[in-house]
Amino acid sequence: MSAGEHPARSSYHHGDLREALLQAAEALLEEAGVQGLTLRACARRAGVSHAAPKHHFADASVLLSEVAARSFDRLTTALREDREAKASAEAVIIGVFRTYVAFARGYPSHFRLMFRWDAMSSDSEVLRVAATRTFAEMTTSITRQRGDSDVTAETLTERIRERGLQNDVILAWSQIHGYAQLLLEGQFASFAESGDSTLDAFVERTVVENGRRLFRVLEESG
Amino acid sequence: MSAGEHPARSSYHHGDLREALLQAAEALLEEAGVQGLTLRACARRAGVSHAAPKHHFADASVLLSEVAARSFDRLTTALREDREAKASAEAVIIGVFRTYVAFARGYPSHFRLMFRWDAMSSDSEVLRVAATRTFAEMTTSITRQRGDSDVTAETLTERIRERGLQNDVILAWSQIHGYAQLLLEGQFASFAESGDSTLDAFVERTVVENGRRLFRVLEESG
DNA sequence: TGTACATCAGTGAACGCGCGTTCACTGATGTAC
DNA sequence: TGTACATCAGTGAACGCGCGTTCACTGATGTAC
Repeated sequence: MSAGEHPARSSYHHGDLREALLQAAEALLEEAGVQGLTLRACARRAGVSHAAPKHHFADASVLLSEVAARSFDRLTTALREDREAKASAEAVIIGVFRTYVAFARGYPSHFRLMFRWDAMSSDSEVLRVAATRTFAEMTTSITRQRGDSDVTAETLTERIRERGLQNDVILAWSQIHGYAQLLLEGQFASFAESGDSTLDAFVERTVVENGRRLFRVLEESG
Repeated sequence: MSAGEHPARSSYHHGDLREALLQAAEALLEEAGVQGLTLRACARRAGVSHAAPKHHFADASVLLSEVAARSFDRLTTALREDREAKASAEAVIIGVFRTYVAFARGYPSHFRLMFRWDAMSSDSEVLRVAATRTFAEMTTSITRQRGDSDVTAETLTERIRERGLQNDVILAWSQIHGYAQLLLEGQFASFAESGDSTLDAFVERTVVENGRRLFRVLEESG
């Protein structure tokens, strides 16, 4: 009940079906992936008739957009908290790397969804805003500029370009994202097996080593 | 007819339905993505009854595995040809970057499929071999070691580990793959719009710049 | 304080869709003799 | 060289499935008076 699953309703109306559907969608996403997330499945999980979701979400893609937006928010928060806890610039970079990868490993289906714009509603404002916030937070760590969480994507990229930091951002983001993606799809499996005792150990070691190298590259250019 | 689409057969039997289905699958993949690739759709496109594919592919995931294997082969060839045409070590690294990204842009759905192991048959030997070949080819360029195209994934990673090149490979692959992935999902759109005249120009510029930086990082450690 | 009514979230039956699967069949090909 | 037969790729009708969508409905809530 605490997670809002199959609540034994006393009333005809649900109370907060919209929220219940979002929670059902998050659970389904991790259990069955994007494929398994249908409006009917969400309705079942929320303990409601299959036509009910139409009153809150026109489409599965709209629901997915909101789920992805929440995921971006969660990642943004994790990144900011880690950054604020770090003293040195190098520790911040390694921290971004570690946090990003930990998020991908902790919520693999959410992570995959966040970069599958084809599966989501293209004109979702909440999603656009949430993604931009994550991007702004990463930029803050990478470029060591003061963050501005309510900036639009356009002014943010314009600001980055003016200060000649475009390549730093692209390079850092590419490296971190690529690592997370390849790790998630099991491409590093043979590496991990041939050396470290556990996958956790492999990840921690390579994240720190590559994070250090990334930091040095960013230093050189700055 | 040249692409094997809707051939007006004279005979009751197709002749080479297996090949025709693979070509239909490749075309459908780029047109409709992984979602749109069903056995029935492939049969339709090959001009054959919907039950016919069962004689060649037990499952859509098996068909997808073979398509992905072909994609890996195509990428491997492109990477090798580019490498053999380059003189300097730096040109080779930039070439890998450019070729990898060009492939992702040229065949976006194929590229996405190649890293979606959940959609494919997990025990496909052709796929495993093809993916390892691509990986070996990239390793050759990144580490400047002589390539061995028929090595297994296990011995390849073991060899890399022994020579202390694991981090170079992980770093380079992560950066290149991450760039391709983020570019494909439109994450660099605002960057490209705010500066360069065309997306092609943006890609070429940033690939060269980041390729140079990647080369320098690899130099330092070696 | 009570009554009438509008509103709207949730119901459940019905429909059409495309999918994978099954199965008796048909027709082409190759092989044994 | 010809005939009988096994083999197997491809057919087409049928089935069940889960999905999204529609629609007349039901029941709870809030508001006007």
